[in-house]
Amino acid sequence: MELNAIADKFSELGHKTRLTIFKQLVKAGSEGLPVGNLQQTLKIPGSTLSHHVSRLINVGLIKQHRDGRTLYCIAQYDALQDVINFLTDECCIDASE
Amino acid sequence: MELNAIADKFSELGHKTRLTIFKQLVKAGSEGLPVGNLQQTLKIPGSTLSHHVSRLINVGLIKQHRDGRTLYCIAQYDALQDVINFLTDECCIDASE
DNA sequence: TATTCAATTCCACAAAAATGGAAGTATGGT
DNA sequence: ACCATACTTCCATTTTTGTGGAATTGAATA
Repeated sequence: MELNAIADKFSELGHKTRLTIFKQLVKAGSEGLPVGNLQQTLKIPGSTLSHHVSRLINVGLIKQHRDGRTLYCIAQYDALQDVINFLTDECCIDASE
Repeated sequence: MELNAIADKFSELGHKTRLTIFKQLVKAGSEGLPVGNLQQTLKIPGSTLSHHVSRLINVGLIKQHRDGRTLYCIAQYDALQDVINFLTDECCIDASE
């Protein structure tokens, strides 16, 4: 994965609110969580939350799908794995060196 | 490690120039690299580079030590490990769930 | 079809980050 | 003491983020 794409993911995870959102979504599993549910725990205005969510979507860390009136947010594990892989593979020195 | 401290690290890694710096320093190993050496490969003004380096220092991702006129930057592996641990432990769901 | 619910987009403003020239600091050499 | 080297800090400016009220969209229900 390209350096810019990784940097963008780090950048979006580098905000307390967004990191909290992402952490919760990862814990929630493949079902994801409704935006409203996130709002209840975070206690921030809807528009602010929506901005943060859309940023996470932009870099591919989460996705949304609608079920009736409810929009579910789902963590994208492959994107998370890309970040982990970057840190362990490209960034870390291996023990033999 | 506290969420804020992790978010700060992500935030600083979330910039192309800083991520490049950090990646190079990790590859360089415990010897580290002089600031001037980073500047040669990055080709950016010294003041700009210095700002980026000091931000990485602020969040504990790198350290500096002087040898004569030369300031060496050294990646802090424990800080890197904190980030990796966060992603794998706190953030990732485990297979049993 | 009017209303409510769930969430987003529009808009505007405040705060923080990024950038780099110029001046300053620390160290070593002559 | 003076000059060069290796960086940093100061200062100012531009750009990007963050924030949230108000208006809007999409979908269900009376």
